[in-house]
Parts: sequence; structure tokens; C-alpha cells
Amino acid sequence: MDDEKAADLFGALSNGDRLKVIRALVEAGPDGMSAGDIAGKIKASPSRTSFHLSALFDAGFILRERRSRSLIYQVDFKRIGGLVNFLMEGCCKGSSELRSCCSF
Amino acid sequence: MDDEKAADLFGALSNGDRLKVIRALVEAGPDGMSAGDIAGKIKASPSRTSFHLSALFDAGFILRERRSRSLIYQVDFKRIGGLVNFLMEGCCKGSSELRSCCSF
DNA sequence: TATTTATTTCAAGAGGTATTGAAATATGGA
DNA sequence: TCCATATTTCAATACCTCTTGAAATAAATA
Repeated sequence: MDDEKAADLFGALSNGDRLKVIRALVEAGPDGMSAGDIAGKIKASPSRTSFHLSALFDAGFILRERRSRSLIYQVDFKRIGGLVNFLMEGCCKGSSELRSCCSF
Repeated sequence: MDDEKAADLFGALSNGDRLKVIRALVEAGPDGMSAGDIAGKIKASPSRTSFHLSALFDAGFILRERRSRSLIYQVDFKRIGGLVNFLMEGCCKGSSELRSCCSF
């Protein structure tokens, strides 16, 4: 992970529709949701939803699996965690004394 | 915090220069860094650095304080934490049984 | 007060991202 | 095979963001 890559990943999160998708999938957990259900939940057209799902999928935030006619999406928590850890890397010069400044 | 606001905040993080700034300030911790030192660290011109510092300041990710001729910037960990918590809100339907799926 | 240092502001141009609706693709069932 | 359902792809348009360099502002010192 470098700064430009991480910036692209944050870019994938910098859209209201895409955050609605992520948050819906965070709540859904391992069950996931179909593209159609996601479109209904975020109140967006199929093509618009698909556009945003692709952006999130390309960034690695969501996983996709076909179940019959539907595509089921799930959030990938590891990707979110990796990005947060990148941001906090080397926090406060690595000093354990100052470590509390990094907690949230 | 709503989806559009959070999207703007992620937008403020969706740039390589701005991530370099944040990460430098995360490392610097409570000491902070001057705008000039930041410009040197991220290898960007003063005007470009100032543009990105403004974006981060407006988003609330960094705090600013004048010390003599210099402006000293510090990261605001609370803002980062608030954004991460927004993303993970209601994780896995709030089920404590499934809570492990949300950890990273 | 005049000068130097530190930083921000501004305008113009280039490049990137979102929305729409129609058409294409993929799958399952009659 | 034919049809219906589920989802993606595409092209056009509109909008937003970044970079650059020059000029403006702010504060400290001689």
C-alpha cells in the first residue's frame, strides 16, 4: 500500500451512494445483499448502483458471488482495516508512552 | 454525520499529497509540524501544500495554531475515529455473536 | 518603518468523476 | 428454444478537483 493507492481507496469511499452501500453491507454482515436489494436500499437506479458497486469492488472493499440470477455482495472488513492501519502507521513516533494519542 | 458529510471527509483523504500530510502528522503526534516543514516532507510547493492543508483543515482532520511566524498543524485523531466509527456503525446487525466479523 | 520570512489566495487550464437512459449480457424457468 | 429477471455496459453531458506561478497577506526583526 502506498499513498497513491490509499488515496484511490479513499476516493472509492468519497461518495454518498457508495457509503450507503458500504454501511448497508456492514450491517448485513456475512449474509451479504443482492445488487437489486442494494439498489432498493440506497434508492438508486440499477445502472447507477452498478456503477458504484463496480467502484467499490475494484477498490477491494466488497466481494461478489453469483447466487442464481442474483449477484450477492459482501463487505470485506480486512480491506477497511488495512486502510485504517495505513493511516495510523507509526503513530506518535511509535512511542508507547504517547500511544494513547492514537486511540479512538 | 450523514452519508454526504462523510463522503466529503473521505474525499479530503482521497489524495496522495494529503495522505502524506496526515501520515506525517500522525507520526509527529502532539508536537505537530509547521506548514513549511510539511511542504518539505511531502515535496510540494508552498501553494500546493497550502491548498491541501486547507482541504484537511476544512474537513476537520487537522488543527492549526500560530507559533510566531509559522503555522503549526496537528492531526485531530478524534475526527479520524469518528469517521471510522461511522463506517462500522451497526456492524453485523449489532449481533454480539457476529461481532468478530467487524474487528480488524 | 522597511525588510525578510512564512504562508495563503487567486485565476486559468487540464484532467477526472457522476448521472442518465438505452442497449447488451447472463441466468433460470416455461 | 423463448421469455422474463437481474445486472452491467456504454456514450454523452455536466460538474468537480488539481496544478501552477504570481501576487497578496501576516508576523517578526533590524
